[in-house]
Amino acid sequence: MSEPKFRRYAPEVRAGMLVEAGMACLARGGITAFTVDNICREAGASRGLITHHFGGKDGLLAAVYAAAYAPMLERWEGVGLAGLMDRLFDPAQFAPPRLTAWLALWGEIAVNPVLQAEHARHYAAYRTAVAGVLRGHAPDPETLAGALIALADGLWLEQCLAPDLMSPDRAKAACRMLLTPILGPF
Amino acid sequence: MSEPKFRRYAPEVRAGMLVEAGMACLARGGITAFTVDNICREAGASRGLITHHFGGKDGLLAAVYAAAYAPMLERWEGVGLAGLMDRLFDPAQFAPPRLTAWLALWGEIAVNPVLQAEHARHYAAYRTAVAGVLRGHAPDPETLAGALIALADGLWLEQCLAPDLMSPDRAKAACRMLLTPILGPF
DNA sequence: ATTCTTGTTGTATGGTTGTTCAACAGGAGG
DNA sequence: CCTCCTGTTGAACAACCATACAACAAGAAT
Repeated sequence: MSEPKFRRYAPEVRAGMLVEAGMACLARGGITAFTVDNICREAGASRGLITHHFGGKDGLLAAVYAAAYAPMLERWEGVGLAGLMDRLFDPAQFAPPRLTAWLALWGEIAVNPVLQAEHARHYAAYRTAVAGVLRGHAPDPETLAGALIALADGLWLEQCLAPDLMSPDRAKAACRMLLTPILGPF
Repeated sequence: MSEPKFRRYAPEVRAGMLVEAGMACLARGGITAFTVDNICREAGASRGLITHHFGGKDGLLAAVYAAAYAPMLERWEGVGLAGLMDRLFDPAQFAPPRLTAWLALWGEIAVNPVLQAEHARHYAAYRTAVAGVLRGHAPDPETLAGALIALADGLWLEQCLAPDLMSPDRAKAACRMLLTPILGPF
């Protein structure tokens, strides 16, 4: 008869909902829009929940960052050069809203020591994975991995800030232009 | 006898002081630290001045952005390939604090329409300048300019977020590694 | 010395922020 | 049906935010 006033979720489920809501806020309005009010409204929950599940806003931000990085660290087995390009420019991963969220996160990493430590770990793992794909195709896979990741980040940055001048296809082409002389055709 | 309570400056001078203070706050704490209180304390002025000189905080932010871009758009006459590298990785321009400020600005551009428009203009000019240097050395200078700027941005991003793994020298080396096969030795 | 222009101050205001915490209620286990 | 655990709520709080604006004073002109 009477509607329940709220629904109870398992802690991990609710935590996931809040992380997703936080990411959405980040994507919509940058770090400025990453507020308790916005996030809880987005998640359809009440203000107290962020503190309850993450100990505070910073805890949620760290969780959001980890969640953003997670898909980039999985499933690297058997990936070749072509697959690497697909991953670097995966439209699902790097669609504009998600990119905006990344930009906001970058801006915070530079300033927040907790995020900085977390970033160092994740980035090192990511770079190792990329270098692993490159191994055997280039003389210095480690350096090349760093350069390649930088190139991909920069291209996505361009697309995010000036969408008229950069697109996923153009980014891929630019990337190929720089890589083919070193790696050969792929 | 009695000390003057404040000093008067010409509007452009005071505006410059506020812009510099704003940049310092951005560098120290990201966009979160870009507050009227912080900026005015940094500039040694009172709260009312930002509104008075820039019409509000957003006006100051736009001015800070323009000021950050300005040195990148000047003095491009007679710059060659080696000079281009020096400019892309100029330590004065891309020292860590300034990079942090850039990260914060990027995060706002993605979200603030006014900054976005300003960025489109400045970035196009910057890219044209870089392409001008590249003209004659590569088949498609426009595309290469985009890729090169992206690479430089990405490398500086890496240095900013994970200083242990990237340095200006290493960045320059990585850049050369990708460029030499296309441009020849320089 | 006096006047006048104008850059500067600082309080007042209304809104938003993150966190706390006691009361509440969903819903599984009995 | 009842009990109890625990996820959830929302008001209360103090701190902070950007802006407006009337009073103020620096310093050039006279």
